[in-house]
Amino acid sequence: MAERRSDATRAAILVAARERFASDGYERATIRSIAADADIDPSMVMRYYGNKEKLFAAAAEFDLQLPDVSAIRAQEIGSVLARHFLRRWEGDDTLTALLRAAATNAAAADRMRDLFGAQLLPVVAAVCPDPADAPRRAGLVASQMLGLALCRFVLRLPPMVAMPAEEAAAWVGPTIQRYLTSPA
Amino acid sequence: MAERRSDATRAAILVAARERFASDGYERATIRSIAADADIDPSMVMRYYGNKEKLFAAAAEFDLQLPDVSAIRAQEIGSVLARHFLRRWEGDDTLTALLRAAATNAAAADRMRDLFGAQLLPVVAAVCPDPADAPRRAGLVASQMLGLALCRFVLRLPPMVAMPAEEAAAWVGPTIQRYLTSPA
DNA sequence: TCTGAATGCCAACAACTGTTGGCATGAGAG
DNA sequence: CTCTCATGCCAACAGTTGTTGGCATTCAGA
Repeated sequence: MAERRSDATRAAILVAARERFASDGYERATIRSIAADADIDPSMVMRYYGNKEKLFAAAAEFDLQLPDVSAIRAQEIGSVLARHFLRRWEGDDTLTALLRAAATNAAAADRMRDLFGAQLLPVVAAVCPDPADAPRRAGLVASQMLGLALCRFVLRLPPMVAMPAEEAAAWVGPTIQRYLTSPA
Repeated sequence: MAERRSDATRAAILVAARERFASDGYERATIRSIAADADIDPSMVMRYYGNKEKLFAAAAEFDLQLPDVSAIRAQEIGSVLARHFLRRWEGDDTLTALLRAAATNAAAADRMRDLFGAQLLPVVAAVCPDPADAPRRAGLVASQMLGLALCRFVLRLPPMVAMPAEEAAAWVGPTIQRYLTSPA
């Protein structure tokens, strides 16, 4: 398939959509505001993405790119994962968009649960002592990492915004480590 | 001031508002739906609370009722606080309403930061070794507790919903303890 | 019993939402 | 050049939102 002339427009819409969803959440991010950011007519958004729900689905496509844990020393997995999450979060609006939207939109919450089950869970299962514990352990890891992201990027609690990523990872790393590998 | 006949109506509106804000978030919780839940005309909501923003402010009034930490043994503060948070969250829609709304509404996020600064911070300052660390330590505590609430009550991650409160507190307690009192 | 205020409902408003259809414009193939 | 189709914009739609003013009813105090 040759490159179409509209591909640039499609991409611009996606970028604007991610920014709006990230800063405003699902309902307050309007098709009109997204289109305005992309310097485009609102009807183009509809033509290229069908409707708002599908636009969000396209904008919220995300790969955590979790590292191969078998290549990491067992004792360091917690801090490696903490650092990885923070970096992934800071470099891309998509996760913040997903988190903000998931608080009020059912489809976004679904997507979040999918991401949890399809990407985080397998990694946890590969690391933790008893695979039967994996869902609970993964849930705990998610609660700490999502809570950190919530305070830092969504609620913007001043001390968590000011804290350098390296320091945050240093605090949270041992927590993740314990949730992953602590006996019981 | 004598009890007015409208006090029951005012209270019913507040209850319905909390439920709606908790389950739908700020923008999807409409005045009309709240009024319908309270079996009342939407215009009454306006008369008694002025506008939607003030209604939310009234519905999101909340006291964490944090215990007096000086009466608790230093080593147990983490698990006591974890249990307290979970119980407080489960018995009242207000915190879920506040959390859901804070993800997309600026006033709600403000309220959340207030609650953090006015109620959690002093307790942390009274416990942690160096008072200068209090904001950061309190921020970390918030990130874990809010993350837990997010996964359990908002995103409804299956393993976190299924986990008994006592088990969740047992996992999270040591984390809180470390954020509060660990050196460095 | 009469009066005035409190309480409640109805109807409507302007603004905004997602969404749609039709019409212009441009480029590229023949 | 001509024809065609993808790309883009404009105008409008139906529905929902927060919000308002007016009218009925009910209660409390004289």
